[in-house]
Parts: sequence; C-alpha cells; structure tokens
Amino acid sequence: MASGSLRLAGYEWTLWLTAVWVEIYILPIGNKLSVSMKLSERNKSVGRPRGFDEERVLEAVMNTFWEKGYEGTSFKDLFEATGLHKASLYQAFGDKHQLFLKALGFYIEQTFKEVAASAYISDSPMENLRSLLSEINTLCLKGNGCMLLNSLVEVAPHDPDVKEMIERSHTIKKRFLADMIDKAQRSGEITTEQDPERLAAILMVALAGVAATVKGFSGADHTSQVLEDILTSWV
Amino acid sequence: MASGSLRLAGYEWTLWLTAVWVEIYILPIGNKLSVSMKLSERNKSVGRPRGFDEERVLEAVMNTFWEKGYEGTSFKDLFEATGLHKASLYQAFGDKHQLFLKALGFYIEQTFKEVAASAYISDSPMENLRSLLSEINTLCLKGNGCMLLNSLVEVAPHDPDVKEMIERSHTIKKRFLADMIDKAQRSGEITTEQDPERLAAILMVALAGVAATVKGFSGADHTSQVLEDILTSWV
DNA sequence: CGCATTTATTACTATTTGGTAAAGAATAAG
DNA sequence: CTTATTCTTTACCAAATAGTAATAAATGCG
Repeated sequence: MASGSLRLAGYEWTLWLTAVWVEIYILPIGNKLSVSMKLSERNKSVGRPRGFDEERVLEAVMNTFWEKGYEGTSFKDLFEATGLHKASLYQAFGDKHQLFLKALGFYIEQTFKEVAASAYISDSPMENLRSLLSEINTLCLKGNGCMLLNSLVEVAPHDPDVKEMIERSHTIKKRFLADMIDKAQRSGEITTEQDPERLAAILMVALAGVAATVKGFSGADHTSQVLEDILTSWV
Repeated sequence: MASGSLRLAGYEWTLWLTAVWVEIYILPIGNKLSVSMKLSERNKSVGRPRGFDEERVLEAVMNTFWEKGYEGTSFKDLFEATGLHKASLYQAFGDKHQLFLKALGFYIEQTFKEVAASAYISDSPMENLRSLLSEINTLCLKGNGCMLLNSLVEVAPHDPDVKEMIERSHTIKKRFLADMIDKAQRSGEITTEQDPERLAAILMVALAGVAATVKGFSGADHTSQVLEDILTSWV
C-alpha cells in the first residue's frame, strides 16, 4: 500500500492511500483523489501499551459478524473470537454497534482492494470486466456470502449508519462498473445500445443476487454462468 | 380457492388446493397434482376452544419475522404482536424455531398465490412474464423486501430446515419461470438462442438481487427497470 | 524513584431471554 | 352434574446478555 510522510501542524503524519480511493478514484475514474490519514507514532503515547494488534482484532470481529450476522452475534462471541476480555473490547472500540461499523468499514476496504486488482490484468476492457465478475463470484462462494449484502438485508433497514455506509460503497462500485462498461463500449466489445449506467445497474442487482444465492445453494456454481450470460448478451 | 369434500376412513375431509400447487403444478407445468388436506370440523374436539384465529396469529408472527428477522425477533415481540400470552403461543405452535418455520411456510403460500395470479391475465406469454416480474418488484417494494430472501441470507446458512424450505420454493419458482419463458419462446416473443432453464436462472438471481436491493435503496424504483432491461435483451 | 496515564483483568449487576409448571376457565361427552 | 380434555393465565426460573465499576499492571515523563 502506497504511503508517505510529512510534517504538518507539529505532527508527523503518515499518509497512506487506501485501496478504495486509489483504485477507484485515481485509476479508473478520473482525477479525484482522497486520502485517509493516520497519526504516525500513535502508540508512543504515555500509559500502558496495547497488548493486541488492532487490525487482527478487527479482522476477527469482521469474520464473526460476517458469519453470524449482527443480531446473531453476541458480545461473548466477539471477545471469544478476538481473545480479548470484554472490558478491553468495550474500552478500545465502544459498544457492539460501533464495533460493527468498524468491522464493516474494514470489510469494504479489504474486499474492494482484493477485487479491484483483478480489473487491471488485461488490455481488453471486456476481459477485465469478465475477470472482475468472476473474482467477485469466487469470493462470494469462498466466503459463503458477502458481508455487505448480509448487512444490507439484515441491518440496513433499521440502522441509518449502516445504510449510509452501504449506500456509499454501492455508489462507488456502480460508478466503477459503469466506467469499465464505458471502456468496453469504446473498445467495441460491448454494444452501445444501452447507457453504461443502466448496464451497471443490471450488474449491481445481479451481483446482489449472486451474493444472496450462494448463501443457500452452495452446491452447483451456476451463479458464475448467470453473470457470464448477462455479459455475453451485451456483445 | 378451489375445495371439495369427501368421506374417507370415517372422517369428513375437506380438500382444498393451495395456490402453490394449483398454479404451479396444474396450470403452467403439466399433469402433476398435489393437494393439501385439512380435517374439517377440527375445532369440534373436546376441551376449551381456541380463543384466537390461527391464521391471524400466524400472519402477525410472519409480519414480525419479516420485518425484524429471525434473531432480531424475541419471543416477547411475538406474543406482543399476536396479543397472545407466551404460554399460549408455546402450547399452540411450539418454540421460536417451529413458529418461524410455520410463518415462513405461510409466507411462501400467501405470496405465491398473490404473485402467480398476475401471470395469467394476458394471452401473450411475454406480457404475462412482464407483469409477473412487475408484480414481484412491486411487492418487494411494498413489503420492504421479501421474507424468503431475508431468511435465505440470515437463517438458511445455519438452519437446515429453513434451507430446505427455501430450496424447494426456489425450485418450484424457477420451473415456473422456465415454463413461462418456454411459452414465450414458442410464441416467438423471446429468442430461442438460450435454454429456458438458463434464462430462468438469470431471472432468479436478478429477483434475489431486487429483493436485496430494495432493503437499502427504497428511494428510486430502478429495480423494475433492471428487470425490464433483462427481459428486453432477450427479444 | 514516583506519579500520571493508559490498558488489562476481575468482579459485579440489572435486564432480557427462552422456556416451564401450576392453577384456573371453558367446553364436550358420559 | 361430573369428569376428562383442552386452552388461558399467572407465576416462576435458569441462563445469557449488555454493560459498568473497581482494581491491578505496564509504560513515559519529570
């Protein structure tokens, strides 16, 4: 992950570019650049140092929510999965809701990074689109679903914070897809009959469908064929 | 709902054809016929009669699970929604899990009946398919999602009974769609390039996607356009 | 070294949860 | 009318749950 340091307002700042912004905003879409900032040397503060790696804990939390859902996960599940004591978890991350938001944010960044990389391996836009969809499908099968889709269905309707996070992620991804479709249209690999935005909307709905379908019918991998069929109908 | 009575094994039986079987098996698909049977005069047994209408209770339970999910619904929610006392609920329907299974079964029958009716209003198979999809989309928006999809995502992965119910319903619906597509192909309204089963698979995934999408983005009804676009790409 | 600060751990608690047992009402059959 | 049967209601309970308070430990700073 690209990063750099500078001094500003009396602090040493480390700027690291998260995959989401790098890969979405800079590469495929345009000249817009956002950065996440982290105070470096954060753990040089006074007091007893943390006995755990924040990322590892967050990952364990994410996996637990991913597998069991929000309501299905008790706080006991969480501190058992992380190995921390309950009071430590509360003190470090806040209550269950905040913990969930952080875990979901972590998931969004992680998976986008993982998935988006597969969209730049070929010179053919269509081929890239194909491998992107294939990668998403594979990850859905591997992870027995998608945490974002799970959260959309289970918690977004009752939780404005989660809803907003998902909405934002949805917008970015749709734009990402529309851009890839646009490129494929310009290269002549996809018919220009339809607007890229509209085709992207189809893919977004289909991907949501895939992420839901794999939760019940893990047997045959017919979801990849569905995505394939949609794509080839545009040629 | 069609029904009839006969004497058998010393009982007065009322046979009523549930919509699922009537509309799927008899009308669109072939010569297979299944019936659900109910002992008539069931409440003539000895003892204190029930003080509530079983269907009304089940409907209240269904609505609660539909809105709050399985884990998100406590038993308190259930007997508050039904107006019954907790022990009455337990005695009449069993524990939370059994109650959920019954509510889900009720949902499957109810919605299928409601939806399938819209598939026989025109002489044009394609037009029927169109209005079927439109009806499903409308119901998803109205009900803020689909209980089957919610359950697929939230409970099926950990609950074999639910998984099986959903799988069965999925099979029936897919066959239903495939049959409609087949008719539309024979009538020349859909290209015969693709197998009906394969096109039906696309629709099933898309419909799952719609049912998920409406849970987070109730604003614009772009899901109906997605379904429309998929359909018109087959013409 | 000793103090301030932060983290770790233990212990505690009020509430909720799913579930049961027992007592009290309403009905049909004898 | 009595009794068996079924449903209703009240009362009860053990376990789990989310969350807090108090104490102990580890570090930087003066």
